[in-house]
Amino acid sequence: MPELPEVEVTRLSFASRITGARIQAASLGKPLRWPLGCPCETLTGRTVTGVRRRGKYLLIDLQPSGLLLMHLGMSGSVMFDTHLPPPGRHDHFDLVTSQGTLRLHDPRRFGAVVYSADEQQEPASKLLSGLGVEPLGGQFDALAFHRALKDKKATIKQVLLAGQVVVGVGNIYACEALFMAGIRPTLRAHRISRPRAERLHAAICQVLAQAVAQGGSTLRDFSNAMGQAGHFQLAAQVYDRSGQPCRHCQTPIRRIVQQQRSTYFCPDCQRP
DNA sequence: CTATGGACCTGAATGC
DNA sequence: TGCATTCAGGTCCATA
Repeated sequence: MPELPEVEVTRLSFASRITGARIQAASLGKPLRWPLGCPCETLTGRTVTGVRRRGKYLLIDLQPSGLLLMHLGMSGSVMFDTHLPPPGRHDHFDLVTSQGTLRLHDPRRFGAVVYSADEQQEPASKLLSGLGVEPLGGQFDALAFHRALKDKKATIKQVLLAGQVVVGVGNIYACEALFMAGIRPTLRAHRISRPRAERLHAAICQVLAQAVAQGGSTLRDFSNAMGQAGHFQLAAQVYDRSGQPCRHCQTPIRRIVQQQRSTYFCPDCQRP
């Protein structure tokens, strides 16, 4: 589920409520993608000073030191409340604080919670290094984007998903942004002209911002930390619409496979 | 270095 | 009804 919009919506739904809280306990369920990296007791007594986001990672800052990196993988979601039921079979991390319990629910367990003493040190540095620019942070520049694409021989869809140029764009929003920009997903990135790169840049900004505003996409069971579903999937132009008429020109939407992932596009609106 | 394919894991939907 | 196959929002790693 979680691409940048879902992670950001999650962050917005609990950041202010957990900030300032003192950690009273932490507990783990089944193993996640990576080990926590410290004993749970290490977290007890620390204070949460804020929640940031980098790409698809949530960064939970702690005082007097340390941070937790949380990733939602493919099926993760978070709940934060003063009263939560006992952990279920897919609840794999609880952070009990003075202001409520933060819980990671993740059936497939591709997600992770990792402790790092410092953002500049491992494991945080390793996980965060190599990430591209934040698309909604004001640092995302259209001409720099075009220059970065010039160095990439892979298809534009792959380049967007790889996250080395720009972070946060996953399978849904890559398809949607390429549709908005009228670009065929199979086009090699270095062949994209400056005007088309500028259009794609704008499309990425627009689709991500719109998705955040709509609470993200809920395909199966995503919800924010208050249990509310997103609605962007209803506005999708191409994602998961194989065979259905393009909302713009009525041509049937096509599904292809790139890098073992489904790609959806309109063969008429999106030109090579 | 790039490109590709497999790995991780569970559940829902589909097909016979 | 039962069982096998396919697919799903991500990303790391081994191999060529």
